[in-house]
Amino acid sequence: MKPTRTTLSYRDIKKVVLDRIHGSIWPPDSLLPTETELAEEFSSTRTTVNRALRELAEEGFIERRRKSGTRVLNTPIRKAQFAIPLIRDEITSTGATYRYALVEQQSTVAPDWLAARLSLPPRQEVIHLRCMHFADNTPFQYEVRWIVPDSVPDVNDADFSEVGPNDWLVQKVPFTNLELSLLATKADDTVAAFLDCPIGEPVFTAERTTWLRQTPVTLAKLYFAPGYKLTTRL
Amino acid sequence: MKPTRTTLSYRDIKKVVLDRIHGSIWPPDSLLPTETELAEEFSSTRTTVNRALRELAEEGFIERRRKSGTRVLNTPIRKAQFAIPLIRDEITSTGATYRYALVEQQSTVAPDWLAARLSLPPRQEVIHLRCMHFADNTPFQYEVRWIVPDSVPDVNDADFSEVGPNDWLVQKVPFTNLELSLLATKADDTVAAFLDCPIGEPVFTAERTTWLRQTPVTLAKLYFAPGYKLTTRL
DNA sequence: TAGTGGTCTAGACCACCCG
DNA sequence: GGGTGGTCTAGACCACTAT
Repeated sequence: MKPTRTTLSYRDIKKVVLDRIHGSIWPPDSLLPTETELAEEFSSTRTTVNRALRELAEEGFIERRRKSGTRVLNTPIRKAQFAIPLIRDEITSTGATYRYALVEQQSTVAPDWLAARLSLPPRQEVIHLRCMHFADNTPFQYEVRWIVPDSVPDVNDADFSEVGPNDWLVQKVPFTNLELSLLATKADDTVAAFLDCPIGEPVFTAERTTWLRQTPVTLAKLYFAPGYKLTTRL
Repeated sequence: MKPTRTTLSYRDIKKVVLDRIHGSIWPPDSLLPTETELAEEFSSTRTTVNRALRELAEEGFIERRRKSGTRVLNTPIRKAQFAIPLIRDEITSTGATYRYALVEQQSTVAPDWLAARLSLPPRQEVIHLRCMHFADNTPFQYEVRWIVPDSVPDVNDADFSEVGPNDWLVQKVPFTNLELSLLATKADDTVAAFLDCPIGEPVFTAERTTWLRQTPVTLAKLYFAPGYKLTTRL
């Protein structure tokens, strides 16, 4: 008959706190009660309240400091999170058919700009790859990639005609550090040809560099077909 | 004399586990020991081990399921996290001087595409704003924004000639939902003029929509000057 | 149904940092 | 110096899910 009396979980506490922030009960810059006080109010323990507040802080709603206490941030959510899916997943998840094609694979001496960017020794041999990713046979992404073979066992024997370099690498080499840049570039004649768009067209581009500890592993430049949009919701 | 014997923190445990994953002691797809076993190995408690593993799972290194256990992911679905700083902070943090300028502010009926996009009723009045953000007096970002005044108290009396709409809004209106899209657009004559670049130039563009619960609050299109790059490290 | 992670409790000590 | 959050312990019960 009566509503079942159950204790509040840390998720419930998060909701209540968020509601109070959004409802201006705890306006921006104001101080929240201490963990102990909240634990008492919610008939919970400090451990549980701590987890709720810790997660809200990670999500960018509040700021916590020892001694000063917990404060509501006036600039909520400063972090946008984008998943970095494998391109095959990204395409097949839309219902389209994924197809991969190798354009070129060769061993070569790292060009100067690459050596500088990855801190490679002079005349370092690298593997240079170019390939295409299609969605329903429509150009989706043109990929230009360099791999530093010293960091990647067996890469010289690898055959990238069937398996894309990213798929191959994630299976073989863990990476510890990653740098990802997003920018808009102008399609040169090569990119335009592969993406089937006019020369000079704006192209959404991602540059992705990975390291294993301090050792550079690979640099990829990913050119997305016109119309591509990277979207996230919070 | 001897190294002080201290218990492992959840951070230490995270490091050890990550090292074992990167060192292929626990290769992709393999199963980790249970929390209880790990707690024993580290002379710790299950609570502490749990926190370490939970965070590694959030960071995309492992996958946890009741009964099955904890598995190493072969595709590190690492999440790219981009800071979305206030633009003033973004500019001043580089050492440059920030300047804001209002270009236009008017009340108008929402154009059809906007009404459709935000699910507005027909002939909804909206505030239309255009403004510029400069870094050391060089064009940095051209902003086009619409605000739904129904959701924002006092916005009809607001003066955006000194304070940017984003700065104003974050102080006045909490939002609960946000959608952010990143794309590459072609500079039309207006954008080109404001960003001081050739017409047709690729422009890195962000579109940001926010809601308070289900009610749309504002839509902003942010056009960044050529050369802009959004970068993150993991 | 049994094994694994998910969460909560009650208590403790500690690290940081503001005043 | 003292107040606040940060973390750990030891134990318990529960929820999910593979078998």
